[in-house]
Amino acid sequence: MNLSIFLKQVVDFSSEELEDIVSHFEKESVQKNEILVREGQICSKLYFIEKGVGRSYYLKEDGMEITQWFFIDGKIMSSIESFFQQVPSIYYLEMLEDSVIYSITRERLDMLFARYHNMEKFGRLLSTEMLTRVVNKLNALQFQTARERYEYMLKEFPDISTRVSLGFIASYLGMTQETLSRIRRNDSKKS
Amino acid sequence: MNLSIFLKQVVDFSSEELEDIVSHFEKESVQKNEILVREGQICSKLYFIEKGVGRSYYLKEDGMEITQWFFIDGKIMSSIESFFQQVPSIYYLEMLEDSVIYSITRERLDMLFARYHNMEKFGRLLSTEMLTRVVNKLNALQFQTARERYEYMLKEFPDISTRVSLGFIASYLGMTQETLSRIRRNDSKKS
DNA sequence: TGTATCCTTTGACCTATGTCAAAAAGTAAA
DNA sequence: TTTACTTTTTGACATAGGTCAAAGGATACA
Repeated sequence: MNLSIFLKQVVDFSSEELEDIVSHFEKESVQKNEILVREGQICSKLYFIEKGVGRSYYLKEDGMEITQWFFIDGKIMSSIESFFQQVPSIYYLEMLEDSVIYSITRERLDMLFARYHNMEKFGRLLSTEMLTRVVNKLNALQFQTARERYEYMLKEFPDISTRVSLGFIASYLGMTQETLSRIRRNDSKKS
Repeated sequence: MNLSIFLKQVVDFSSEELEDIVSHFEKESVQKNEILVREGQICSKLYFIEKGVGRSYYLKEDGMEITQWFFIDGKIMSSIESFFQQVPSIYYLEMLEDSVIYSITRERLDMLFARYHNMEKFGRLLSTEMLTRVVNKLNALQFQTARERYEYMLKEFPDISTRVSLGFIASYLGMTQETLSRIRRNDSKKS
């Protein structure tokens, strides 16, 4: 999905607003496995994914990677807390496919927030939407079995399971890859 | 904490803005165990808690109550998704102490969002803050032991453990009350 | 001051899921 | 097509935390 269509879909920007806003984004092509932000860095940009998939993850003390979120095309990607509170990121941001993304810096975004009331609204709507998505995941993790959590993820990210490796999905769901593998085996038996 | 101090702390409103905004809230006194919103209702108000504590919870199919979030004095309380997307709430909102709260309807809030750019900013900042808090909980639930989850909660809600019953905290943390009780026993042995 | 109600703790036992290790399958590169 | 590497599956076993049941403690109220 195209950036201005995405923007327009959230808030009814005027053509002039839209043009100005889009002009502050920069197009970037990034390759599979490229890392946009590392742990400890302050995430200075917000990304819109035109094409591709990314994830955020962090490292446990034992070095294990825990996937925190998947970001798919047509959505915003960032290390949210780091970007908005300007604190060091606890996450890595990594692209999992060759991707086309649009980035905007915090300074430019703040400028747009100040310039356009509509842009502020866009920011508000975006974060409430993200909030409800995160809360959905929270519900899945709080009191559901491994299989129910997997079902939640199929709803939230319908096509992700064919695009990224099983280990990433397993850690996203708070389970081991062995467990996820066994869940899938049982599913395929039934069908 | 007082409502206008709270507002001013988040965004630098002018005195006139502040006065107008505060005038659209209504003060309510509610008793312990009173339910503000039930499952299936559309949550029509956003609340500011001046004094007291509340929680949101939902019912599992077997009737078990799962606490989703605690709301303490000096913070905003609502059934977020229901309020912002105007969909039926999957949560109950309940006060756990005799409380003093200020409420504002969705219509009035929308009007204030439209009237004041600063108010829109307030909404945005509030939801990004909430977002980071929810993400913190998510991290705790995703790959931590019961004891680590309990430690997370002591940080997030330092005094809640003395104010609400153990069963509520246990379900908030995605564990049974027996497990939480045993964790506390071990803690007290050590000290 | 007794009685009912609710909340917390404890014990015995069970199960879902984790851990570890190895085999199998898939993918890429030479 | 062979070799090397990565990802997924499988099996055997271990364990954190769940379940169920009962006993204690608190709290309220009549």
